[in-house]
Amino acid sequence: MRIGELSERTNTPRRLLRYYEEQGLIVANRAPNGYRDYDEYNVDRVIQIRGLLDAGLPTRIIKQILPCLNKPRVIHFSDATPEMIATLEHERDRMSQRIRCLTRNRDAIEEYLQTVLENDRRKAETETATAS
Amino acid sequence: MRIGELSERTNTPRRLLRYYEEQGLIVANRAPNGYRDYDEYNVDRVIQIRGLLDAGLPTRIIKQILPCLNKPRVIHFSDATPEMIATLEHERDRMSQRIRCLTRNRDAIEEYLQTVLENDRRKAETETATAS
DNA sequence: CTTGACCCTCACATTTGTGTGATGGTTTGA
DNA sequence: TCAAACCATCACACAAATGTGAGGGTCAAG
Repeated sequence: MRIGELSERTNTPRRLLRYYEEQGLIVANRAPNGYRDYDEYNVDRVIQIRGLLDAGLPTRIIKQILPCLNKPRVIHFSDATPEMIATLEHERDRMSQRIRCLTRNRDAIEEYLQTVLENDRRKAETETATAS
Repeated sequence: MRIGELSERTNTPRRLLRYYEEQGLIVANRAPNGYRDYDEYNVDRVIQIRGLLDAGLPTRIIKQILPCLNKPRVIHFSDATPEMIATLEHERDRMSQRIRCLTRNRDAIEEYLQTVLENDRRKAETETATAS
């Protein structure tokens, strides 16, 4: 597919698809006329990239961890240098931290919303009772 | 406490503490000489702010959700405008999305690490066996 | 063959969170 | 009293992700 379709299906500006390619996050084949030609799997990949970016990971790190996230992970062992493993462990820990932080705060928001909504409900009931 | 102590205890450059204040995320009293004077609770608050920033939330949003995260949430009901509630629900959902994305990817990294480490272990055993 | 809808590259701009340093006031201890 | 270690404001700089648009090809439909 061409960049327009990938853009639509991932809800991502073309500009950013080119940017991700420049950063080495995705790869595009080229049609004879120079147009980018994307394989189907890039749809999921781009969505994944955007999710990670939105969760605070910079492209530099995403680039490093992406290769480990594909199914046939049994294949590449040679590229697992000690530094790479250290990086992965570190990023895994940072992600766990983020998850804890987000969870804690989301639950607080949820609790707040519950309280407020419940209060609204009570207020509505009281008003109905008064009106009738 | 003054800015230096808060900086040390939160592991945050002074520059950023001033920035967070400028963005309305924290408030500082002023000593007669103009020095910022922070209350104790700002330590936790700053740590929380940094966590959220690291998880991809911009200061604008953090500012909006912070007021809902303090214990005496029973107090403020009046400030719960419908738009505010909508914002909170929206951000809560976005945070859940981030959590799912991070969890999925962290688990994938973990699985990869397990595979690689196990393989290393096996290789080490084989070599030992061969050597002896 | 032209028009409209694609695509390309290049380049400059903006926002956000940070880094860094200049310039200068306050406080504390030798 | 003077130096060191704080603090203040201000301002310029920077990286990363993203916006925007100019200038110019390609291609299919009318």
